[in-house]
Amino acid sequence: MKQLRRHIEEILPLTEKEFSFITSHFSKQHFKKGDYLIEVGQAVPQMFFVARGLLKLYYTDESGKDHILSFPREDWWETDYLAFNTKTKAKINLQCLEASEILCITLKDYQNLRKELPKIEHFFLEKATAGHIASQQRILSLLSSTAEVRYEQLLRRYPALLQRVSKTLLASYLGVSRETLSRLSS
Amino acid sequence: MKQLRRHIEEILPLTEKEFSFITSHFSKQHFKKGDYLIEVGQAVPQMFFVARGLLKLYYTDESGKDHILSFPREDWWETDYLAFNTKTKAKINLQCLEASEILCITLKDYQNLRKELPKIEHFFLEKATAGHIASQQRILSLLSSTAEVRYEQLLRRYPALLQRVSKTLLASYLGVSRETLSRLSS
DNA sequence: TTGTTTTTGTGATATACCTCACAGGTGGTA
DNA sequence: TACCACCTGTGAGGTATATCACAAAAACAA
Repeated sequence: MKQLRRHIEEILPLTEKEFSFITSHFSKQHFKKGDYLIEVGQAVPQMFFVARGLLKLYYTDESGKDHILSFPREDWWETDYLAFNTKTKAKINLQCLEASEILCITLKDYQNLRKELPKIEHFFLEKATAGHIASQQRILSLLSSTAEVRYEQLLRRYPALLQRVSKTLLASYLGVSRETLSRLSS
Repeated sequence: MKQLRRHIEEILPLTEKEFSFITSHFSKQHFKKGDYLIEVGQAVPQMFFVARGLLKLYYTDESGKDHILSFPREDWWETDYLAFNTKTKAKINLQCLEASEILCITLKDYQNLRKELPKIEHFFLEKATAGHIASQQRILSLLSSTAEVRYEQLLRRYPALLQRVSKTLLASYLGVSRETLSRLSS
């Protein structure tokens, strides 16, 4: 929970009381490599904050191919936002690539927290805005760059990721086949 | 401004006083077809709400090709969020495709509005979440679908757009050449 | 109206990337 | 130790889509 406090206070200073109120809405869980936090077809009662570890958020298409939306890691918020917010079934999976320590909040607690502590909405709005900017950059890069350039951008932007994620998975994030990515690297 | 009130009240009920406080932060402007709201290299002092009209938000790459990020129309919020939030120069253009009626808010007014009327952050957070979900869907569609399928999805999702936007522009939104899109249509 | 710009369709050719197939390497585990 | 799952590289061939070129149609401006 310390991690969460530091994370929120980068944007929003908190009193002890406020922080313990926030804390009371989360539950801490440990997951092993390979464990699913969200599985396609299931309900998505929770949103997750990654305190430690690494996950993949991905969609499996009709032909069985995976497409990775994100690699949530330390200090990331993630869930299937569509399913979470509309109480529908998940269309994407969220799975651990490493053993992870996760803070979980249910939709009810999320709504209640926002209602009882309105200033937390300021924090979430800042996060959402940053996320929107990042998504837009990714769309632009998919629209305008070749696989090679996208790979270079990724390396420049998230150099640490290479140490934690296989090239096969990076390929699936970049939107190229692993064979093509392999040929680019060399 | 009526438009704005109706739009906000879909999510957040307002008193007369609250609404006129909100209103006081915006200025209404009319733009002609072809006018720029944001131009690459310039500062981006404002965020925009489209009351009436149609715009394109686009990036021009090194080779001179345009890539369209969005077609902001009635009830859309748009700006170069990165440049707006960080007070840096625009990297993307925002231009009118039709004569448009726009409500503008400066960064200072935006920050002040959020500070003085915290419940408005609830509204913006809801909008930002919806935007994040939409961006994610688009990334998925770029990662997993062929140009043909992306085009069909677009038609199913935004049928009205076809009446207002040329196929050349649609191609640039979908990430295909206009020639390829033309061959798909037939 | 007439001239001008923009849009659209279509052929021919080029290319980035995909798929399939196989082999060697690496790391975990029983 | 031996096995197995996964990862990585690389060749051969196929395909979706890009690019270039041209002409007709439509929209716009004078």
